[in-house]
Amino acid sequence: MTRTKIKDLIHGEEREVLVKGWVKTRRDSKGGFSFLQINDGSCFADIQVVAEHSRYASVEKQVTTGSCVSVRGKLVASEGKGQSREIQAAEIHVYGSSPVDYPLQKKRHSFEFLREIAHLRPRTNTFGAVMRVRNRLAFSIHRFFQARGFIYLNTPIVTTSDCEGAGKMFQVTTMDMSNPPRVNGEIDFSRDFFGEKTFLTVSGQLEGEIYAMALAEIYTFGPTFRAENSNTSRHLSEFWMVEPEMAFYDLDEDMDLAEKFIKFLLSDVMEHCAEDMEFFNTRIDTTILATMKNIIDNQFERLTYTDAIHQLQKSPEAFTYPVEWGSALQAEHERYLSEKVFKKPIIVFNYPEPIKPFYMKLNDGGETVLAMDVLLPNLGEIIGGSQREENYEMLLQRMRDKNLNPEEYWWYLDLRKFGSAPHSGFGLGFERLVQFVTGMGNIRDVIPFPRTPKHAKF
RNA sequence: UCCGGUGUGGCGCAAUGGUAGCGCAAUCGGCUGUUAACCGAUGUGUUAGAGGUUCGAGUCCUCUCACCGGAGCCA
Repeated sequence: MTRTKIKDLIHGEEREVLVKGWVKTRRDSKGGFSFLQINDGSCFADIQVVAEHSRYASVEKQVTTGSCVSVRGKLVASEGKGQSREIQAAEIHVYGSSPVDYPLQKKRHSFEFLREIAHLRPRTNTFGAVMRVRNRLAFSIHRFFQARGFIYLNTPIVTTSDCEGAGKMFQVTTMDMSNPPRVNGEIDFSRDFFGEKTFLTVSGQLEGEIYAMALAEIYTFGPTFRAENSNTSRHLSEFWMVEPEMAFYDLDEDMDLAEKFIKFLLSDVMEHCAEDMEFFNTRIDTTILATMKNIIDNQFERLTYTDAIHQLQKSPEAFTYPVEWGSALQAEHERYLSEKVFKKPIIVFNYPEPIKPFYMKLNDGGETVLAMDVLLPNLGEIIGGSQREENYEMLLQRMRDKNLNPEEYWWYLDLRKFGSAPHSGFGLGFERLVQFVTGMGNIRDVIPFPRTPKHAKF
């Protein structure tokens, strides 16, 4: 008999079934039977198994919280409340029992504790739901871009290029750190594996632009590494980033795409993960469904950086950081605008040139660049993007102004030399998206194995 | 990295400088078509680590480590 997933029988017709999964709880009745809650990860719900003692007396001691079992029996309408179907067990086989020191006993556990047992936490309700939603979002990202003819591009993970301004990098080396080869006292990287200094990527954008200048519309979706000593609930050292890059898009079209993208992802996950979302709305954040609906139904507020500064300056709010044209918007400023003034996602664009990287296109006048940030209430920045500078001379000048060596970016400049085109793109932090959708407070709880400063366990 | 906080049975938390307790979980028993089950009994500790003050330190002081919240950096 073949196994049926719980998802496929939870509302199914009466029949003989075989399920396999892990025991969440067991409630014994002295009426001569036990109730087992079995979960196999296929959906949020458990299936209740009613097991007559006579049917499983030989393995009864092994059927404990956390154990893995297979159950053959009849799927029937449940006599009890709380579920429509249950299985009357005919036969129970124990794949692996679970001793009393199983850490996930049937009680509440803090997320901090669960992080210490990252190998077992996927068996909890919350992490099962988080990972199903994460999976659906990843799939939705591909659906969104594939439907529009974007090409999925894999940019390199090991790189020599520093996407300027994107943060400190992890160095990659095979050299003996206790005794590296040296020339004149300096470490000789020409004898390292790649013959030069290499790093883990902090962004696939520059390489993405290469392929956008041939395939027109591409997107990357891959791991990204930042060696910043960031200790917050919104930062990871290793995270996943989505970076579309589009030839012939100006900043307006870039913002249009970003807005459509977010809305599509939210409605897709609400449609396909309804049960998991219901759980988040009940147990994690009671406003999450209303918030998502609000975002899907309303236009994002678009305002220039200059307008944002005006809004902040005329506000009665007492900010810790001063508001003045030319300095970066602080988290408190962004929160005020998205949570208090507009109460919905906002897109701030046209930032002052000095606070943004060299590759962003200058506006007429040269004061500002065609950059945009999508800011979500309660989360902050989820997308950062820009129209790229496509003029060779302008780009060269900006690199010099920012003390970058044009020789190191020769191929990036070549794109402007040979068949240059206006183009735009943005980056979306995948875990921040999952965090926003699930309402989870800490980004370490929306990725299977979080990497943060001082922590690379599991 | 900065500011603030926390670190005590498996987990969540108490304890004026003076005998370390409670809840959950677990184990055993009772009861029950149960479902955050219920009732009773039982066991559970180098109080994060190192040093110091004191007759006496979970509590006060110094340092280290870890974690949490906020900030910065960003996605």
